Amino acid sequence: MPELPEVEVVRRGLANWVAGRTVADVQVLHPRAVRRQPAGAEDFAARLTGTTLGSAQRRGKYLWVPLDGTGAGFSLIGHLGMSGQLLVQDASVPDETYLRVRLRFEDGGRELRFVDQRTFGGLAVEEAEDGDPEGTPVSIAHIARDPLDPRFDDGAFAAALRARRTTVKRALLDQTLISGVGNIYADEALWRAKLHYDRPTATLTRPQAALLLGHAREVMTAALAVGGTSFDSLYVNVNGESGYFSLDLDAYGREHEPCRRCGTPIRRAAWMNRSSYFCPRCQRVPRSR
DNA sequence: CAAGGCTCCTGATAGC
DNA sequence: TGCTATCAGGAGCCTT
Repeated sequence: MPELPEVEVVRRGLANWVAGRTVADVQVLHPRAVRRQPAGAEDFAARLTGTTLGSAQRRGKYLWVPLDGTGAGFSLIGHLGMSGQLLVQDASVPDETYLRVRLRFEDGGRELRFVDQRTFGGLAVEEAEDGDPEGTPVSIAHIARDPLDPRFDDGAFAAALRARRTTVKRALLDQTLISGVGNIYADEALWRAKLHYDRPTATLTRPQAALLLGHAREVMTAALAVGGTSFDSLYVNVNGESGYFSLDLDAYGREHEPCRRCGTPIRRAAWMNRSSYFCPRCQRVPRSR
């Protein structure tokens, strides 16, 4: 699933391949892909057609591309959900089975295609938050900065984490506290920090909170370095998962395999209608709530 | 207001 | 063979 590193690879791809190009034509092939557009698919297409795309921005798992020529402050905003891909494709390439939106450009070059099997992702054209110099679209104003953002405040995060009355993995997945972290990198960061996913945040010491943040930042930075190599010419990313398969995961998806620290088999636990992978020896269950 | 749970969606896979 | 159940899970929305 695309988390911060995968989305950053896509952002770079957009910046390289579509920035500066003018939209000639927009096709919405599945209405759900633009469900965040209040006035619907036709309005989405109309707002995009004739605009020139700027350089893609990212916050957490959200992307946005500033639009010139529609008046100030509008952007094409996107989220990949679980299975979304943004592909830069030659027009001669047959339509993908789950092609949802197609953008053609006035230069007649490669198309931008939004492909999404499970339709949790989506696109919209949206105005910027009033007076925001970064042009952040209104619907993501509530999303926290991510740990790769130079303006992320480590101290404020540690304090906010410890002030929460919840458990640590829930907090890591809360995009209003820290953005960009999904199920995979949450499990990886917790493994590195030797913390159990159900550890109450209020019991973390300040150094533990700082270490956890450091591990989250490190694992996503390492994944980005790997994902970046798999991205070259035709596609914004190669396969929509952009190389996260090649990252050496220590916990996620490794049920029954030995912990790389202590050899104890990694365990998978049902957790919030999904899974948590952890080492039962390195990441001890908290004694009480 | 914070926290937690439900739901959207489709395909792969397991089990009977 | 063909059906049903389960799992994958981000985030908006609703309830408590």
